Amino acid sequence: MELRQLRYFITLANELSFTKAAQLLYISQPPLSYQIAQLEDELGTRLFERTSRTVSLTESGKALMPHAKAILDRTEEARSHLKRVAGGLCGRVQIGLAGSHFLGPFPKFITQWRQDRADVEVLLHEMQPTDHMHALKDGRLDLSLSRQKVSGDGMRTSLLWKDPVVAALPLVHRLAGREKIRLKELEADEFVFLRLESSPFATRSHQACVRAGFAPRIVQQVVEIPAALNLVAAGLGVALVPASLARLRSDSVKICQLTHQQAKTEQSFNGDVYLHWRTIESSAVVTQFRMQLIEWAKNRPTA
Amino acid sequence: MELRQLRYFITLANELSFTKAAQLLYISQPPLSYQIAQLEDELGTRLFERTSRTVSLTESGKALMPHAKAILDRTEEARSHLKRVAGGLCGRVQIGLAGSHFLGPFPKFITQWRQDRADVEVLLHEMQPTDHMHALKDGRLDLSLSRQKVSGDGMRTSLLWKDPVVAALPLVHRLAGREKIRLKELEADEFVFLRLESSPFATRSHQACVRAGFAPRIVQQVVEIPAALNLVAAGLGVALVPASLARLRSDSVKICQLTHQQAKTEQSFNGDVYLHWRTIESSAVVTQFRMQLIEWAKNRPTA
DNA sequence: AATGACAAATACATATTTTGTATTTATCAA
DNA sequence: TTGATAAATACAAAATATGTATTTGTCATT
Repeated sequence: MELRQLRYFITLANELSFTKAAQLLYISQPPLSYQIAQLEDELGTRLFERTSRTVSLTESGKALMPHAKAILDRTEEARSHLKRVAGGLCGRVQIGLAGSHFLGPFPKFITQWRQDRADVEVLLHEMQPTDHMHALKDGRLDLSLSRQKVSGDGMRTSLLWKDPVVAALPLVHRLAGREKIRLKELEADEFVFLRLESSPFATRSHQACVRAGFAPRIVQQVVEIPAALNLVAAGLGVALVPASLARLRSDSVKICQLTHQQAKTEQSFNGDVYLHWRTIESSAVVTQFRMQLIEWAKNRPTA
Repeated sequence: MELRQLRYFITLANELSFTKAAQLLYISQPPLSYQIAQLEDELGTRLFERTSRTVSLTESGKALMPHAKAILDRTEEARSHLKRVAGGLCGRVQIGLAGSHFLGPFPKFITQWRQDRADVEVLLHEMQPTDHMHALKDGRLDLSLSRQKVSGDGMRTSLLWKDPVVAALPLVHRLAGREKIRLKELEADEFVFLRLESSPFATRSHQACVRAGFAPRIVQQVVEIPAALNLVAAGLGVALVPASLARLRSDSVKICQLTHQQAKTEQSFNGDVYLHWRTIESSAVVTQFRMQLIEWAKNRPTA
């Protein structure tokens, strides 16, 4: 049984004339007779009762009709479904990110991108950045948003937006009047840090202090950056945080840019946000999401 | 798109190896590569991601899977459905008959025949025998059971069972002691008849009387034969009825065989039951029903 | 009854598609 | 680097589908 035969069968069943049906099918009459005969042979039953004058469906033919129609309909469904999948209008995008990205520009992009893409599932997985690479490789994630610029085998990376590290100081801090400070000036301060084990960003911040010539005195560790800002606002200490997040609390903490050499020369000490993805990507929706996110990030009005 | 390609696709999707899948399909590897490529071209999207070492489904491929499976499943369904239809295990038999046949051997056959044929619909249409031929021709009926031996264009007929006409007399009738009588002996009696217009059987009975040399005095017309028997039992008059129906009331009416010449020479004056059908019949279930009914009627223990 | 018109089947050649063999290319593992 | 493995490619062979010409059978007309 082949789809061609079912197509021929349906046309013939509608026309009940080999000659007419063959015309509609843009073939000559004998091939149509032949293909119908083939189908009948294979199914082991006549589908049409023919005299040299009339053609009519047998019971078997009548019984085949709904099946044949359903089968051809399903092929059309498959075709259009695949078109949507291939066109990126259908599917799933699994994105790994840290909770902090919910506070940045990223949610705005998702909202905008999902317009007219009702059948696309965008799943955001809040997880440790350290797990992203592994999850990307084994397919649990399609994209990763993180503040690390890692490069692995079969992985690619693109900078989405810059996000320099700034110092967040209590409003009453002795340096609160300054626009810019050097990291070294905070040598004597107590620091609120992210948990060093779970945050590469915290680790890099710590290393930056060390390179600036001092070991930061950590008065409190937290898991989320907003928590750190709350503690700074409460006067517990100072913190090094990405500018975009600090800005959220600009009413209750003082933000100072850092003018140390590291910010220029050492790429790793900043909060810049990178997108990671597999080099080999089979999903159109993921590819589209990635490319449009990068494009959007490039042109977006810097908030 | 062709079913072959979908079959190949599913096997390959299961095996994720062109070489292995080709073996399972009993073809060599290049044709499989070719057919998959064809399918991909036509659908406008890659279905498999291949390296020279591994094969995996793309998103499109994953999306196609359920469709392909459903399509092939449906072809199997169609195949098995057609097998049932062609084997006479599925379908509909429309039978025209008079109400009197419900009292004869026919219901027993239907009950027996429908064993193990749950998907066969046997529809009994109680209708005037005069309409049978027309209904057979235009497809409202597949078979007709009647006491007429008609022959029309494209129609065939077979005697199912003999059913001689007998005289039903009140138990107190003057001839009630006799086993056999001649029709002429009822010349002076009053008759209960079926309505002459609607019953060819009644018409033939009437003609038989005329040929026997008298015009029957009709005291009452009825529509159903059992009603005639009830009136005979009540002593209203005598009636000419098929033996099988008279037997149903053998306790309250006297049954006398008729020994007139007509019963032998003139075939038309009896209650014999005939089956009628179209010469051209496309339905296996109808053909089967017909042939088995005739066979059963031939061999059945004469009731 | 004979004839012409028409529609499906058949015969056979042609075109297309599918498959197989041999080979190439690319990757992994030793 | 080599050998093994698996998919792709090139090309020939086989199978299948189609087209042309013709036959067969039925209907409608004469």
